[in-house]
Amino acid sequence: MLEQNNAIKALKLKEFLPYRLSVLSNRISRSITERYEDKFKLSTAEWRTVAILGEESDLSAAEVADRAAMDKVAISRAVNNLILHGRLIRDFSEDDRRRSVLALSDKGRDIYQQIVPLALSYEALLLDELSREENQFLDSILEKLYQIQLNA
Amino acid sequence: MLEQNNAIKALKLKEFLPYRLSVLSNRISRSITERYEDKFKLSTAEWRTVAILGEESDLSAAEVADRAAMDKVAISRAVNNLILHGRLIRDFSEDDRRRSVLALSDKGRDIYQQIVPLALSYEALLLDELSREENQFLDSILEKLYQIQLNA
DNA sequence: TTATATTAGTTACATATGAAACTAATTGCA
DNA sequence: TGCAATTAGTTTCATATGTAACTAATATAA
Repeated sequence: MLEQNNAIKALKLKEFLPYRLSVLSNRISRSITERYEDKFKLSTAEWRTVAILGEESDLSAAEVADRAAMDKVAISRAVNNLILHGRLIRDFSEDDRRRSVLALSDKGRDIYQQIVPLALSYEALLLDELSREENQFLDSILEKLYQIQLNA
Repeated sequence: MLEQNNAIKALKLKEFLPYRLSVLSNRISRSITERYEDKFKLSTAEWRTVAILGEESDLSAAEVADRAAMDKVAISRAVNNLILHGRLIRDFSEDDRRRSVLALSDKGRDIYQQIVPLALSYEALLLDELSREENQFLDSILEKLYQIQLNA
């Protein structure tokens, strides 16, 4: 029987991996954002910047961008916004005065500490429903897909 | 030993499922887009609209939005853009003249038929590197996470 | 009927994002 | 030295996106 579209093989959007990943990822992101948006109003880039500087201080904007997997423009804006709201402190390197040296302010750290448990509890909500085996597979499959995609 | 941030449990962004999904999904989407952007210049919403109407014709904008998992504004814009470029034909329902009845034009179908193999071959590139077992787990885990997220 | 509520889709506005051009500081090398 | 190339970060501009307000058609029910 002929396909409706004459393509050799059909594309079923609902079964298409990139589509499924995108829908799932967007919904999860939105759910997390909903948990703190009223309180903090953080964009994705701001959220990630806070998360990264909470883990490791005194990074440059480029280092934050690298760890956040976002481009430098997004991070530049996020950083400036966070500074504007007193959530971040920026110094400049003695060695290279183009390089910024970023750290959370007390206010920023306070936000970080409120956000982390929310984020982790949402993650746990998802992962707790998976078996140990599924958890292990999920971890290794995501890593594998990530590597493949890097080389593709 | 105390955590740097005094949080009970630390958040490691690189291990955080929502972050990993988001990075992976964005990179895959970008890779696919790169494969046809010069030729077709389709936004995500336009791409999905074409994919959906290639599978099934004569849907309303709301039905496309539902299947695309995107909001009606995005689809409205995508539809109008596609019509503007002669890739889509819009009629209106006899029964309810608010409802559009959308279908790919010959030009749209031509694009669809060029895009499908590109998309599927990219997907295959990823999936072929996974074992049969990993493929099955991936499928069921994504489905499970999606359901959990729906109910959360 | 006719007023009211609902629905399909669009428009307006505010904000987000990405690419490319730009500024300023630093490095490399003739 | 000093000039070209590189690098960190910002700005600009063109587009994309989401929320809310809107228009027009339909359904409901007094």
